This record gives sequence, structure tokens and C-alpha cells, in this order.
Amino acid sequence: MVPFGRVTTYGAIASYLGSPGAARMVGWAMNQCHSSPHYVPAHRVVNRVGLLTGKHHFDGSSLMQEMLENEGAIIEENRIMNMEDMFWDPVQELGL
DNA sequence: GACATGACCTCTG
DNA sequence: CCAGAGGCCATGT
Repeated sequence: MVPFGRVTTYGAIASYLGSPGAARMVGWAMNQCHSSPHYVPAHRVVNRVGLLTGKHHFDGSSLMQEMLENEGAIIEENRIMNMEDMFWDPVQELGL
């Protein structure tokens, strides 16, 4: 549901799902989304400071970064510099 | 059934 | 500001 050009965090997703502290489970879900028939923009999910912690789980080592940069993100040292502008909070945007 | 691990977060000292 | 510890929940051995 994360729109083009926006990113969100594991914690935000977990919080939206009703388990504020279950960010790890979200990471696990992202890992499993490989085998999901639905399209999951996992590249738009980063940790709270905008660090691309899951980049190693994509095909290339820079695929995630490339896709994010393609969506307007400014990435430097595996980190989204303009995180504040890109951040998309499901709780705030979709309502809880 | 216990124990370890994971694309994390938050609080403490 | 940096480091450590605890919590979260599903999965695999």
C-alpha cells in the first residue's frame, strides 16, 4: 500500500497492524513476501533512521537502493538522507 | 518442548 | 552520544 515515492518503517507497519513492538515480525514477513503472489514493495520498507537494512535480501546488492533512488530518494551510505520527506506512516495516512 | 535466529524498536545508564 | 538489555512473534532444529 506504500505509494510510489514514499517509504515507511518496520515499526510503523507493526504499529498499524496492532503490534507496536513486533517490528521483527514485519521483517520476517518481508522475507517471506518472496513467495507471495502479491506484489510487495519491500524496497520501500526501511528501519526507523532510513537505513537500508534489508538490501542484502534483494537480487543485487544495490537493487533496493536503485529502486528507491528511482522513486526520488537520496541515498548515501545505505541510508535515506531525505527520510523525513519520504516517510509514509500508515497509521497517519490510512487512519487507525 | 526448549533454544536460537531474524530485513527491528525503545528504554536505560 | 554510545552501549547494553529486553521485548516482540513466527519458524526451524
